[in-house]
Amino acid sequence: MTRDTATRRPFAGTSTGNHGLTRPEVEAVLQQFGYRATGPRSTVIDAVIAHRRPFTAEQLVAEVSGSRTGPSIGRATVYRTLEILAAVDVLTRIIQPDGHPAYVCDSLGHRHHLVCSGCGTAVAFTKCPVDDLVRVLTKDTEFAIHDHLLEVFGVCPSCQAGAS
Amino acid sequence: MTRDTATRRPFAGTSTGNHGLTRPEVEAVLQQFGYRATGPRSTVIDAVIAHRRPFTAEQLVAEVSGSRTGPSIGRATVYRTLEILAAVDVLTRIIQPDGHPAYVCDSLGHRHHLVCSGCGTAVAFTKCPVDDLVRVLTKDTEFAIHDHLLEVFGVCPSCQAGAS
DNA sequence: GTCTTTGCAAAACGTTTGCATGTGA
DNA sequence: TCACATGCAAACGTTTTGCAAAGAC
Repeated sequence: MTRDTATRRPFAGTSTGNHGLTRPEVEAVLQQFGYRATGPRSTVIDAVIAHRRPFTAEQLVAEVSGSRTGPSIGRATVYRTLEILAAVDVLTRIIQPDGHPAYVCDSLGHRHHLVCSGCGTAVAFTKCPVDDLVRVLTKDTEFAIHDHLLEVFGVCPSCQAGAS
Repeated sequence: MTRDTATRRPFAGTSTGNHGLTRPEVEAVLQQFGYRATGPRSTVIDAVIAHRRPFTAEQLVAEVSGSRTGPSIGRATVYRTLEILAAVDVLTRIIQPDGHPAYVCDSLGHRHHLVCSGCGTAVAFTKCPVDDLVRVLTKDTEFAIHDHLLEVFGVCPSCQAGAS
């Protein structure tokens, strides 16, 4: 994603804490990055920040297009908006255990997620053990390492209790 | 994947080194797990072990169905065979940076991959820094952690040289 | 006024499934 | 013999694209 207007600086420490991200805040971020504030985007943002757990693009489509709160929003718009929100780091795109992508709305800075296989609850954590590994791999392989993907899957306490 | 015949014991240390896996070896593994040795499977296995880099299911389909070496093999067969090979640990299914799944043919035991964003070359490594993290997360969150996904992406030396 | 964004519908994409036929043990 | 495996084609769910109309700045 490359655009030539505006700040283009990632979200950084400018915002409030982990969750409790508000729509105006997100819209401000979008504007910083040169994206326009539109009605459909607001609706998508509202839906996004209402989620405390990972959600798929199709879930959001269902939520905002069956919407009682206004005109129905096109599938394409939802996909495009999610892509933008991920690009500006309001969302993180993760891969679920089943291989399907999902989005989580608590990513400020470098985070990973511990995802419950039962109910989908995601716990974000910042402790990233990959840095040391990257150093070793860089030295051993001479790759220029630029990214990594780390997700941890388990069963959360309440799902453990629920399952006999 | 659950079957009730035969050994059902993962590949373990029974085989030759990392790469250089041969078709008879792979077929032996399949038979250990109760799968039959068939012509189409042999063709798929040949194609699989010829790869030293991650490949997608569709790539393999193209290779074996445009085959000059015999009858064309159905898409479904390729997908089913890859799934089986992954289940018996001859292949590892990884997620590429673009989110698409791919398979790598060097996985014996617990491995991760350093994948080149330029050419797709994959280097396997066994050093897994996640164990400590799992201990910490288990204690902090009380999740029953059962799995994780770790992949590292970079640019390999020859792609670094190639790109001006 | 201009350029972005939208909604719709259609297409593309990768993958899975149903089923009649073929084949290995 | 008979369960397993195959090929085909159709179905599937997700994501992307083309385009004319609407909207933000």
